[in-house]
Amino acid sequence: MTHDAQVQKPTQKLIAETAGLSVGTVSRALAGDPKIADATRRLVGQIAAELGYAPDRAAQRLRTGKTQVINLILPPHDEIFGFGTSLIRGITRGLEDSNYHLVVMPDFGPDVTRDDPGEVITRIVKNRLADGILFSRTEPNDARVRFLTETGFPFVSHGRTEGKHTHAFVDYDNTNFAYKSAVRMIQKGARKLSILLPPPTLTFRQHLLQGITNAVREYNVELEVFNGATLDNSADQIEAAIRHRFAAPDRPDGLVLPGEVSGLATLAALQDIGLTPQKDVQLVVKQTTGLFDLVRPRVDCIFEDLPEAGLQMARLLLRRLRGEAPETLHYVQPISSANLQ
Amino acid sequence: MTHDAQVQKPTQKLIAETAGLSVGTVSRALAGDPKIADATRRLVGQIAAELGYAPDRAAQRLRTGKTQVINLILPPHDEIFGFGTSLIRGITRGLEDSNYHLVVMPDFGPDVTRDDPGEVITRIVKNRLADGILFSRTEPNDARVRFLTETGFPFVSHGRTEGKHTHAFVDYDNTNFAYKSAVRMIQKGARKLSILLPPPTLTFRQHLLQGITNAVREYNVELEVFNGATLDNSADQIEAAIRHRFAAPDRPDGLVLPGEVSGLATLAALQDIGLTPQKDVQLVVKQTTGLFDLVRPRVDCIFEDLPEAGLQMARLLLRRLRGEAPETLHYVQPISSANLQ
DNA sequence: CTTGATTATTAAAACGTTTTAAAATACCCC
DNA sequence: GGGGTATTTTAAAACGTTTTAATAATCAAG
Repeated sequence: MTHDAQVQKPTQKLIAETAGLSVGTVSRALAGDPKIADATRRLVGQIAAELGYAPDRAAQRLRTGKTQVINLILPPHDEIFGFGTSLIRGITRGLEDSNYHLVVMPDFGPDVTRDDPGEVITRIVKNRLADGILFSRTEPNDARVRFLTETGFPFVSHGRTEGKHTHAFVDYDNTNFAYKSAVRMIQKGARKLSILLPPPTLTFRQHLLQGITNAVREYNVELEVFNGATLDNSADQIEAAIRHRFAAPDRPDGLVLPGEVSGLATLAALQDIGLTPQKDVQLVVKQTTGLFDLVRPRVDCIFEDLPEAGLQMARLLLRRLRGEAPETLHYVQPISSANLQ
Repeated sequence: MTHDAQVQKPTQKLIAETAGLSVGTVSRALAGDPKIADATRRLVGQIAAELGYAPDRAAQRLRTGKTQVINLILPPHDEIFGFGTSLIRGITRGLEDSNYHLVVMPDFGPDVTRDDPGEVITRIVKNRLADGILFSRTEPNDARVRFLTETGFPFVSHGRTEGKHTHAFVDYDNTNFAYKSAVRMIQKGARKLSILLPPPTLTFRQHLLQGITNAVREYNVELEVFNGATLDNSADQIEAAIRHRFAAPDRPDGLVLPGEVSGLATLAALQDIGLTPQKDVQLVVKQTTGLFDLVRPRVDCIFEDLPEAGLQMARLLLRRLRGEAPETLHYVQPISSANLQ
C-alpha cells in the first residue's frame, strides 16, 4: 500500500475521476462535442494534457470499427532502386498529421495479377484489417481495382486503368515523358527511335507507346518497339538483349529507357560493343533517384518524383476516407525538372 | 426480415451459437487449450474454418494488451539507394508467418540522436503502440538503446553499440569489409590508402577504421582518412571533395567507399579530373544492390545483403518477443560474395 | 451408492472506448 | 412560481476477445 503507486496508464476513466465527471462526458469533451459546456471541455482538455492521456487505439478500433490503418501492398516484383522506399517516405509524410498508421503488406502471391485481386487484398477487406489500401502497377482491367470498387473499399492506385476512371489514382505522365524524350532525341539527330517497355499487362505501357508514337508521327521518323526484353527483366537480360539488337547493322539511333536499371544496363551494353552513348545512340533515361547525375558518360534524363507521388496518394486516400467521391480524386504528375543537356 | 441476411462478421459468439457451446469454450478451443476435450476442439476448429473466422485484432489487443505490431523507425536521413525497402522486404519476409504487422514510422525529429531517444520511440513505448521496435544507424552510446533497454522494451537494432552487448542487434561485418578491401587494393599495388567514413557519431565508423587500420599495419602501407566529406553528405558534396583531394599531388592511390552513392560520386569525380579508376586509383565499393555490376568502368565491389539483414532482424525480434534474453540475440553478417576481379 | 478428485464447460468480468436513451439541470416566458 | 424548452450530464450497453472463478459432468475408489 505504501508502494510507489504503480504508474497507471492514463485513461478516460482516470480523467473522469479526477474531474468528477462521467466517462461519457469526458469522451465527448475530448471529441469536441458541442453539446458539452465550454468550461467542462476546457477542464477535461487540461487534465488530459497533464496526465499525458492518449486514446487507446485498440479500444477505439473495437468500438468504432475503424482501424486507423492504411495498408500499402508491396508487389512481389523485384525492386526497382528505391521505388518502394521513396513511395513510402512520401506516404508517411502525407500521413504525418493524420493519425493513420501505415502497415506494409508484401504480396508474396502468385506472380501475375490474374482475375482475382489476390489473397492479401481479399483478406484485408474481408477481415477489415485496414481502412484503406494503396498499391501500384495497375493493369488496364485491374482485378484489384474492380474488386475494391465493387466492395466500396477506399483505395488509391499508383497507375491508371482503362476507360472511365471511377476510382482514385495517382499516376505519372508517361505519355508526355515518352513524347518529350522522343522529341529530344530527334532534335539531336535520331531518325530511328526505339523504346524499352514494361510487360504488356501494365497500363503504362500503353501510355509510353502513345507518347512516342505521337512524336514519331509528328516528326515523321521511324519507330521500332524494343522487344528483346521488358522493363521487368533482370539487368543481365536487358543488357544481353540490348547488346544483341544494337550489334546488328540496322540498329536504332535513339532509345527511350523508362527506368534506372535499364538505363545502366543499356549503357554497359553499348559500351561493351563499342558504341558511344549520346553519339552513336541517343538515350533518354527516366530516373527516380539522383543516380544519373553521377553516371559518366552523361546521358539525358527526366526525373520522376516518387516521394511526391506517395504524398499525393496519401492525401487522396485521406480525402477518400473523409467521404469524397473517388471520381474526383485524380492526380497525374506532370513531368518536371527535365535534365536534358 | 425477408431481406438477405446481412452477412455478419464471423465471431466467436457465432461459432459458439452454431456449436451450442459458450464463448469461453470456443476461445479456449481456438487457442488449443488442453483443458478442452479433443472432440470439441475439433468441432470448433471446423466450424471456424467453415465460417471463415478470423480473430478480431482490436479485441485481442484490447484484452491482452499485446498490439501484434512491430514498428520500424525510418531515419530522417536521406535515403541510400533502396536501403529502407531492402530492409523492409527482408523484415516482412521474416514476419510472414507470424501474425505481427509491420508499421513504418518515419522519424521526422531533430537531425542528430542526442541524449534522448526521440519523440517517436518515446511515444511508441509510452502509449504501447507496438510490441517491438526496429531501427538502424546506431551510435556507440545510443540513446535509443539505453532507453529501450532500461524500460525493457523489446527491440533489435541494425548496428552495434559500444561495450558489452546486452541488447539484440544485427550488424554487417564492416571491420572485415574494410580489411578485405584494403588488402585487395594493396595486392593491386596501392601504397597509400584512404577511406570515406560515416559521421563520427555512428558506431560503424569505428569498425571500418579498425578494419583498414589492421590491414595497413599488417602490410606496412600508409593510411589517410578521407575527411573532405562523410558518407552522409550529398553526392555533390562528395564529388567535389574527392575532386579536390585527388587533384592534389600527394593523393592516395587506393580508396574504400562503403556505399553506392559515394562510389558513383567518386567515379564521376575521378573521371572529371582525368584519373582512371582501378589504374591511377584503386577502388573498392560496398554495394547493396546490383548497381555496380552495370557500372563502367568496372570497379571492385563487395556486397551487403540488406534483405537478409532485415530477415534476421525480424527473426531475432520474434525470439525476443517469445521471451529469449537479448544477450543471446546477436547476428553479425559475414561479408559474402565479394565481387573482386 | 456416496465421496472426493479429475476433467470439461460455463457465466461473468474486464480491457477502454463511443453512443443511445434517459435523466438532471438551467433557462425563459408568461 | 409553474410549465415548457433548451442545455448539459449521466448511466448503461456494446464492440470481440481472454481469463478467473465457479459449476457441471465424469470417473475411481471405498
